[in-house]
Amino acid sequence: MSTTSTTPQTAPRRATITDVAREAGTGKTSISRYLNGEMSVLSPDLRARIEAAIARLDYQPNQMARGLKRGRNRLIGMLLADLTNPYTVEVLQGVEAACHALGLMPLICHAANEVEMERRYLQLLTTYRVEGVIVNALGVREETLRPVVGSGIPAVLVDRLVDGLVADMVGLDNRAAAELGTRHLLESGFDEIWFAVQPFEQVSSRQLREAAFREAMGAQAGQAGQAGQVGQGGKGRARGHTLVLNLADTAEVERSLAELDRAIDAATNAGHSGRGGNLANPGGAARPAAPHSRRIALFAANAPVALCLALHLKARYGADWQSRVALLSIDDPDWAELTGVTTIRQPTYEIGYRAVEFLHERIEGVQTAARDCLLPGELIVRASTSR
Amino acid sequence: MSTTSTTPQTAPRRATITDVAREAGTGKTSISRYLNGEMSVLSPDLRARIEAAIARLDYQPNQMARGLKRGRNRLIGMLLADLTNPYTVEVLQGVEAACHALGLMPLICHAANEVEMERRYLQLLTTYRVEGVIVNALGVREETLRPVVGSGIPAVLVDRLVDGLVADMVGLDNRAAAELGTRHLLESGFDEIWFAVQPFEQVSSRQLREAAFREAMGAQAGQAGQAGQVGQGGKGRARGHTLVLNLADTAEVERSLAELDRAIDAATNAGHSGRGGNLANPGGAARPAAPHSRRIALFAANAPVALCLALHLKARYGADWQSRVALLSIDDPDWAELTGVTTIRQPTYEIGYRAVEFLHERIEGVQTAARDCLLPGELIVRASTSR
DNA sequence: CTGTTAGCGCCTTCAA
DNA sequence: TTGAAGGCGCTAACAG
Repeated sequence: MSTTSTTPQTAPRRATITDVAREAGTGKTSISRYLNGEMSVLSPDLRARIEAAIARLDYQPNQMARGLKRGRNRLIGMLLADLTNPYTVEVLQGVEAACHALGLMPLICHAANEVEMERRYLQLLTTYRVEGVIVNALGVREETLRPVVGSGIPAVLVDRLVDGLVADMVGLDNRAAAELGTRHLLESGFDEIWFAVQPFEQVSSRQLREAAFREAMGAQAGQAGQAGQVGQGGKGRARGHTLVLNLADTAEVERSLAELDRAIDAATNAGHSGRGGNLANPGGAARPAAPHSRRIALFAANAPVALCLALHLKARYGADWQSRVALLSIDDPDWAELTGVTTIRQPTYEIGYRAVEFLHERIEGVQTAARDCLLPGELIVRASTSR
Repeated sequence: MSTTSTTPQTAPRRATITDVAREAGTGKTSISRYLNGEMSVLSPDLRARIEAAIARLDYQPNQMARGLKRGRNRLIGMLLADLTNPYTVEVLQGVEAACHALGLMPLICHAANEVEMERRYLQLLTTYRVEGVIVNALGVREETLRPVVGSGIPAVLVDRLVDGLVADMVGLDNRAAAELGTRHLLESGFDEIWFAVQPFEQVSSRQLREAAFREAMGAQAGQAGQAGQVGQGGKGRARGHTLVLNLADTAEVERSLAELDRAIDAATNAGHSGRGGNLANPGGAARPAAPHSRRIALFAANAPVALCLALHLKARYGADWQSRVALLSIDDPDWAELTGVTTIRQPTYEIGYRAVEFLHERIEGVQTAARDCLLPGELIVRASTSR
């Protein structure tokens, strides 16, 4: 397996269409025609000679040159806000597949959560004359997209909208998903639900999820008679809270989590005194919350938030943290199954695939009004929320 | 936040260098010079006019055209075997960063574990005249890389070698890492260690890890007197096994896991009767293995394998599976911290970064013999292997 | 300092 | 059926 034989090769300069023409004893035009599949206009003889010449020279047409000439290079840009989020990677798979199927070549750009990067990449893509871009935007101002959209390059948005920009967009049906999750939690009899989400003023998907959560919490009265009494499990109306977790700022996160801790301790009648709460449970055996405490559940707006919560809870309450708090998350990272966390899986692959299809249509000149494609999430109930 | 105002734009045709020249009342050459930073040869006046013209026309040079002319387009290919593996994504981050720093633009290609895809992408990259490629190879035959390397395009390998190909490569110091892990397990007093790895005949990194594991197991006698007696913890010599897990084939995986189950049951004196073993422990309370049983540990060659093992064990022995078996994994996925699994973290970001640096040097013409850059892994001990 | 002249590799009329 | 000529947007000698 070690690197052994050397690889002696000719290598100097790639053959060009001119070389092939000479080798085949004909003109460049015929070669070009051959390359473009205009076989009907080539005598069997010439065609054979061309074929041979191409093989002999190991010729491969230069996409750049073709692109320069015909004005389309089959390149599309794909701008990703955060590759660290499993969601992103999954969408990417769908994008790759669709591109492959449609003869497109995706230029992947990773903004790594930096608005400045995003701006630069967009500008760079423009420079490569991509035929279109798929954007999982970070910056939400239309202005950032101006260089590309302003140039008439079609764009399709993924997961979130961009303020002031009219464009196709494909993503999760956030309202339905958040409602689905909230309902599940209510029906499972939780008395207190915390919706944890990253700062959401700027990101439409987060905003929609949060709003739908609050709405669903508000609607529970309608389902179970009048407010204050006879909830799902015969208890009263469940309480809902929104917890903002700015993952980019550790200090802020600390503060938010502290607030959550207080709530959990209160609901759980345990009175943990700050840190090291898990030391209070040395036996290691599972100890369910006290019988008369309120059942509390966390609803994470996405996987990164869920992970942050889980890590914190584990650190605070020990490996058995799930006996104290239930966790439901939008997104279905691979560790969800492992830890028994309930999730709402997004059809990520399809989202990516559809995005490329939309873009392709636009590139081909489709002029219809901006379209929205909202795909449903799938609730996957696991131990965390079912006893 | 909803899409509101429309975005009226000129859009028709991008301005070209000729347009700018006309607008600035000068020739194309001066514009070109300006674009290439040859400011010293431009009168302040002309320069100002050019600047203005460029701004007015919102001109952006066409990279394709430049590339065509000067023979270099700043594009490099990045071929990924499997984006599903967190390792890959992490390496990608380093690659992106380095590219950005060096003014390169990475074309990301995802082979999705299909050799045919890999072949096609390689050929496609060639067609776009990338200046170099970074390859996390799937197919290990040099022949696959022939179209690119044969064309004199520099390549650098990541994580694994390609049989018969001489090229720079950067990755983990596999021997050291596997040895580090094995030693840790031995020192922690495990009596039986299973090294789980995907089929490794074809992948150099897996092969090296497995070999180093066996070697380290063999070496324990030297550390603790003679074979058979006085092991690390006063017990006898620990036994080592290799378990091949072909993740691409569910049936095969089932079979391998069954073998593992038998071993665990035996070592653990539990005599689980096949499936549903977890039902035998209904109380839900943690029940450590019987006092006189042998302590058994699993050493996963990478994160996907570790996840497969963990999921299986959890399904079979319940949430408390870690009290029966310890798990150590090369790679440090985000769920490791959450589940308390011990890991050996690879310097993934740096691997990606170094790969690009190597490639860049080659592109710039460096001719030295093929280099290997082996970076060390970092052992992160967690609950799984420490009581 | 500045402009003119050739192409880079390919496609596309337009004639033959 | 075939080929010659011109040009895509840009750079790189050469003159002025």
